[in-house]
Amino acid sequence: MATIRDVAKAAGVSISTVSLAFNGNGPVSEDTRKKIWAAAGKIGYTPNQLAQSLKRGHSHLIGMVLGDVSNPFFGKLLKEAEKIAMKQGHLVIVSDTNGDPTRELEILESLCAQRVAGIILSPHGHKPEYVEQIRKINIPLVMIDQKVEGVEFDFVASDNVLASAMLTEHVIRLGHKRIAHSAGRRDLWTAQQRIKGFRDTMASANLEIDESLIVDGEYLGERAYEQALRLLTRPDRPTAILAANNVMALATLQAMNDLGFVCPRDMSLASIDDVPWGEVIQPRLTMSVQPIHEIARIASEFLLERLEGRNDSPKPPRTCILTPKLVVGQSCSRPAL
Amino acid sequence: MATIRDVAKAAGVSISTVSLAFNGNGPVSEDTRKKIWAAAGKIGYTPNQLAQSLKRGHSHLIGMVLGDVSNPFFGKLLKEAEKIAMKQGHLVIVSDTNGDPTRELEILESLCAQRVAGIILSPHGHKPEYVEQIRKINIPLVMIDQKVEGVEFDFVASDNVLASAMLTEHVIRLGHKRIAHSAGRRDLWTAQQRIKGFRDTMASANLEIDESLIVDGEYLGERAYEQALRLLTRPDRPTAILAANNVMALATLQAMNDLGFVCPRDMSLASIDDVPWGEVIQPRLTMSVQPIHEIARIASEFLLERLEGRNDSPKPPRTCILTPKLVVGQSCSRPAL
DNA sequence: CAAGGCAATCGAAACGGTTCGATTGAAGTG
DNA sequence: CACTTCAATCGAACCGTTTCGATTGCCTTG
Repeated sequence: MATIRDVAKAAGVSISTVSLAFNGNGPVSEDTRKKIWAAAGKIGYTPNQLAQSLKRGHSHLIGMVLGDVSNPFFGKLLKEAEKIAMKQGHLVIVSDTNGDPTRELEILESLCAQRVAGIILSPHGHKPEYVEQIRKINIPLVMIDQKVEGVEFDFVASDNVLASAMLTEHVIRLGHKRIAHSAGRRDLWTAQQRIKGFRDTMASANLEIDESLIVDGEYLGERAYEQALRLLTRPDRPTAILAANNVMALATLQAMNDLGFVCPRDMSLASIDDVPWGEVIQPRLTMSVQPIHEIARIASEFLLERLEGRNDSPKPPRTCILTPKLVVGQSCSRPAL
Repeated sequence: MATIRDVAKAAGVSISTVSLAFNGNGPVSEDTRKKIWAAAGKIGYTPNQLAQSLKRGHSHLIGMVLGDVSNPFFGKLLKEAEKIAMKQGHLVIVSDTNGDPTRELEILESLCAQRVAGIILSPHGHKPEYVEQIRKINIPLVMIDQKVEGVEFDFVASDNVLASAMLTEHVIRLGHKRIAHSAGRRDLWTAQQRIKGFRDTMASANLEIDESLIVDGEYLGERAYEQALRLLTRPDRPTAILAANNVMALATLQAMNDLGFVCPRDMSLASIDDVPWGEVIQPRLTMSVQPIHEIARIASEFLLERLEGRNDSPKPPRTCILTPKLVVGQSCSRPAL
């Protein structure tokens, strides 16, 4: 690969002049500038980003650490954030942690070693050791989706309490009283918040909460499927199920289909999160949709601002909680008597 | 950030000894090794990958350049490839080209400037200038999914002719004669191959091919939706539609639903590519499924071998064409008379 | 005991850029 | 004409590593 030295030689100028010419700012005569560009073009010179980054102290790469890239929630988040980053001249390193905090910490260490410019992280841990490790990171970092207590980073997410509260309210108004919640991973903030939204809304409607109807789906399709089978085969089955995310909602729907339940006639279903290609899924699911693009946009903005203000005194962390939207489908109806 | 110099000072040894100790191979006494590790631990030293990469001549990053990250086909490809890369100590830079060759070339240039170790590319161009640019890349590169004529790179894809031939054959055997094909972007190899599979199979069954039934869906949901509306409202409408990819199949299904067609009673539908959460889509689609994991695995393998053989004389490019699998759902039935 | 071998350690030169301070020569000034 | 000013260019130091070719001191060997 051609280096700046080759260009300098070919153009008959010094190395520093080539650098100046390439970075535009310095005072270089039009003549030499042209000569240099011509020489660079001829030998096919591209500045070595590694060398530039080493000198600069950091690269133009942004790390995105996500729980599951194949889940469209994260997929869309990635696509949007990548687009924005690209516009600002950044490339994106993406990592799939599979929701495993240990893996996550390893990846974060790699990213720091790479001297990435910044990190967008959907954190999946909560234990003290984990928090301790995360706190040590001294690269601009924005957290999305999951909140971690005890750290001071920018944070962008949607209102998870509201998301499940809206759905619960909707189902209650249809006349349901025995409502189940297929909950997410209890160690995660979003899951706790979604449970809280469910509980609060049930309570304020003076409905009894049957604890055995709050089941562990762990944000996993398979677990949610099993739990749905159990719920559906109980003699005292609920009349509606509220799934804690998209994957779980689909798995629950599948369990209904497999057992011969017709949704919503025999059982209502509502989902937190949008569902991929929801328009062709019968019945159209009632769901509370997170503003994914907004989350990606604001997270990127927060990060960019930190990158620009790298040298200034650090600003206090900001939090942005966005409002989800209720989309009413056909998966909830009045309960049979 | 702590540098190797800080460690050397803290441990009271020279820089080179620290480097030796960290990279394991050199002859360093157990004593000093321990001293160095202790010092490094205390001041929190992590080797600067930028400096290492600069010295080495390339980074440990792999670029993945894909058409559309939010399409589960690419999403799964990414997830799998990232997992494998990670295991080998590589991080993955991912880029979404939106299927635009210009954007793709820009991204490739950025990746080369980053001195990535290798690239996995799903190419979306074909014009001479494009091919010319691509040929110039002198970094290990593996192409997946789309074939580009005139370049010499490893190539991994599935048998696209076979994929559509299987579906066509299946539909023909059910008794269909007027079969439509919602085709992909004609400038892309996969689309051409899929059309060929359709044509060949129709021909060998002695069925007339009505050219007006091969419509341009361009691999886009919206386009496929429009085309489906047109096909469905024709007086001489077909009895079955073969969609060139997953997104188009779903859009076609939606068009059917919107117009009140019941699939497969009123119209059969088959899809090349798997569909996200296909199990809950009614009816279950008949499709030919590409072995995505295999594609990712083999592409990664090819790339890894090139990375390892970087210094040897270059091996001739290899091609691997994998066999898709026919999955019969409920979206195809005998045509009404 | 001098010579040679070997393990452990070190110094310095790269890798490919950026950037600061110095140098050059031409134009402007009194 | 000597002196300053300024634009254009250059040389050298530096970013944080690796690695090659010393250098050291100890142990073996004849």
